Amino acid sequence: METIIRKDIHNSGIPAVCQSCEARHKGVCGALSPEQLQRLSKHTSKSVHEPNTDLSTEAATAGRYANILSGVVKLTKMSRDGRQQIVGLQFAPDFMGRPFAQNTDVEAVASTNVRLCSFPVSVLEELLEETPAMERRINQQTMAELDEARDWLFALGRKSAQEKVASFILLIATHADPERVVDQALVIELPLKRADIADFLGLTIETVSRQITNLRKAEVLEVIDRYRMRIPNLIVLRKAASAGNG
Amino acid sequence: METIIRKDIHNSGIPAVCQSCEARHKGVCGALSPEQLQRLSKHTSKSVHEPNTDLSTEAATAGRYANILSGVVKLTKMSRDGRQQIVGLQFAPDFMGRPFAQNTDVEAVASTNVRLCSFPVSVLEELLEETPAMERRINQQTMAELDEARDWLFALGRKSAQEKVASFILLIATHADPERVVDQALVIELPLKRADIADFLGLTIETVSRQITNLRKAEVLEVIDRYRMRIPNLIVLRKAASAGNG
DNA sequence: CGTTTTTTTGAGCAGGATCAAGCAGCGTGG
DNA sequence: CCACGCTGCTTGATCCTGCTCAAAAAAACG
Repeated sequence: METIIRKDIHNSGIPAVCQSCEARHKGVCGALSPEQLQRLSKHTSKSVHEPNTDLSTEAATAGRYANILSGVVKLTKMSRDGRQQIVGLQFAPDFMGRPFAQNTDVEAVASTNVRLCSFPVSVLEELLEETPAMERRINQQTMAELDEARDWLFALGRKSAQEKVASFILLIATHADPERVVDQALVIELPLKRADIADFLGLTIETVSRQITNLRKAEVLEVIDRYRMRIPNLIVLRKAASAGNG
Repeated sequence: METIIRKDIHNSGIPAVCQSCEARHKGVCGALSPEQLQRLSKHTSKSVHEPNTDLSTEAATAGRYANILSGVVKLTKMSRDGRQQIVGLQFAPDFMGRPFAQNTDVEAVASTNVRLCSFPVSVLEELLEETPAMERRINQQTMAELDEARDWLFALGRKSAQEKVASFILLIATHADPERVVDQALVIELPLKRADIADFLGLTIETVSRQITNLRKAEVLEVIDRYRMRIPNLIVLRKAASAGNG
């Protein structure tokens, strides 16, 4: 296996920085040829961002797009009077940016530690012009985000507080990489603190806390510490999340 | 003016069916050359659909995509136990379909009378392959839908019942063509009945009805008949819809 | 007209919000 | 080392918005 990887490095001409990058497999870079990857990688830079760093205005002023290498990014909307709603979450290897379109009014904020691989807008748009497949990948991500947004519209409009919380935990259990599987049980790490979960689900902190307690008492999950929990049985969790997503 | 239009018909070779079509101006067909429009128009067929007709499975079995020529289409999600949520509305000249991607699990249902201009999947995808600008238009529509979905996530998660109803009426007032402007007042026609508005806003029929009554008493609007209302002052309505959308 | 569907209005209830207190983790400084 | 403050989480008591149940009024339709 190792020899194969070494061979890749030499034969295919894939840049070292891209070698083990998830974005090259499942992300937008997967549409690029080795030569194009080389070209792009000349302008990429990796960066790490602490929780609660604003990534959107940072990227906008620098004129850069980015791939998420690791961590979770929350997309938030806030009104004048302080009400806040998280309208989406992004995971690796999602692409952040809107080529050929004006930006939206959501703010992208690091929720956990976030590692990014960023590159200038101009370089990416040039690659997009010559590589329709890459643009198509971005579109597919946009459509996936739209589908997810609509799933949450159902959740926010029609689910009870308990179902909402269970749905969120299910989302993390299925989206974020399965941290560990012990005895067929799943141990997950929540990328959001209670206040953020509340903002995501259209609830208050207190209600989120109470519902987690209820799910614990119903033995749907076990609380390890405030960010980690153990899911003994995904099917039971899925049932608690019930309507809509399955 | 009329002579110019006549000239268009003869000189530019735009098919007669496309002449006055909104989709050719603001919709996806705007990216096509006269020759391509000719090619596409050989396979298009127009159709009219009554309210509550399922458009999605119809289109899927026929293997066709479509442009909305007029009317309003509601995108709905329903759970096993009967709970329903409208996750989006589409107006002319929106494009309906997902080229190069698997379909989503939302149902597209005619809300009013809907006129469509449809064409085979294969013909459109062929045109898309040779016309990146057309694919880009579809993507821009998808991004616009995503932005709208996120606006509604905020509304569903963080707005009061009254704000939700006001926001919905504002959406119709700004999206659907201004039916008539009388004394700076706007007369609008709701494309949804009360039950659908409730399903759109995550409320019950009764609450929607009560909030419309409240808005009437607060002189934000006047009810003409159950589908039509008069908005004396858009700014007042916008204030009632308050947070989020501005 | 009578029948059905849709909308409005009323009365009572409850799920989740609000207000308030207590607790646990954690870094800081005495 | 512990007191202290700070932040985040949980739990309890009470309140209120929007839901449920019920009925009447108003349109739509044959």
